[in-house]
Amino acid sequence: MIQNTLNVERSRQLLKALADPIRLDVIHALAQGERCVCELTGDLNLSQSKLSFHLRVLREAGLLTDRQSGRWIYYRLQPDALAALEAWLAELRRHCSQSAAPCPN
Amino acid sequence: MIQNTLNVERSRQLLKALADPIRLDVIHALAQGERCVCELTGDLNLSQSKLSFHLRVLREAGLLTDRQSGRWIYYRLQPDALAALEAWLAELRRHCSQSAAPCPN
DNA sequence: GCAATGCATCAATTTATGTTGATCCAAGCA
DNA sequence: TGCTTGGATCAACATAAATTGATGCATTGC
Repeated sequence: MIQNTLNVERSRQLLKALADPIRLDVIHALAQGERCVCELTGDLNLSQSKLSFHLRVLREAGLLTDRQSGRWIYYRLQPDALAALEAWLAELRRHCSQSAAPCPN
Repeated sequence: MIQNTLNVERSRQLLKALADPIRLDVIHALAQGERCVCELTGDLNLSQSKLSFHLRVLREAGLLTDRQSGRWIYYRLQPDALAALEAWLAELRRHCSQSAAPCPN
């Protein structure tokens, strides 16, 4: 399901979620597929609560989803969220490119 | 001149710069064309130093450029920066969409 | 039922970002 | 030259976000 345009709030939330090096690492780690939290702590060498904090930010922004299986929780990417942000950016740029000529003074 | 792909640092800088309501207001205000700082303070109803702070963030991220004319300083958008960020996002998404199937357990 | 494991969450602290008012500097006008 | 105006910058403060270690809660294995 593709959202056409995000509202400003959601876009800012996505931008902020992505503007962090640890969270980008998480995203790259998940690019290879679903992973449980304990695998991620190992791969990324992060403390459990620190990772949990960043996973929450990403999840609340809509960039990740999680599912529980037994006592593990698996996280996976939601690439739609990236697509939606891209669309929002494109829209913003379209709006901006009308930019008038410089003032003559 | 179009940059093909940004490095992670610059991308994060752009994401962070955009993830702020005041700075998005500034961008929208400039979408209508070049404006000097004093016009912007009026349009956006911001204190001079506050606006100056946010202009600097946007400028350092490459989203704005400025030029001086007499005692005014005019700011304008640099839509290339948005395009570059879009491209970077698209690349990231491409990378993420290979996402493997969920683990069977 | 009891112990262990995986993870979320919380309170306390640290660090990063934003805000305010003051000061400074350059440009133009008298 | 002195006065005013536009804007950057700085230091002090306020607020928000990240980190840490502790605690709690399911789930599973014994």
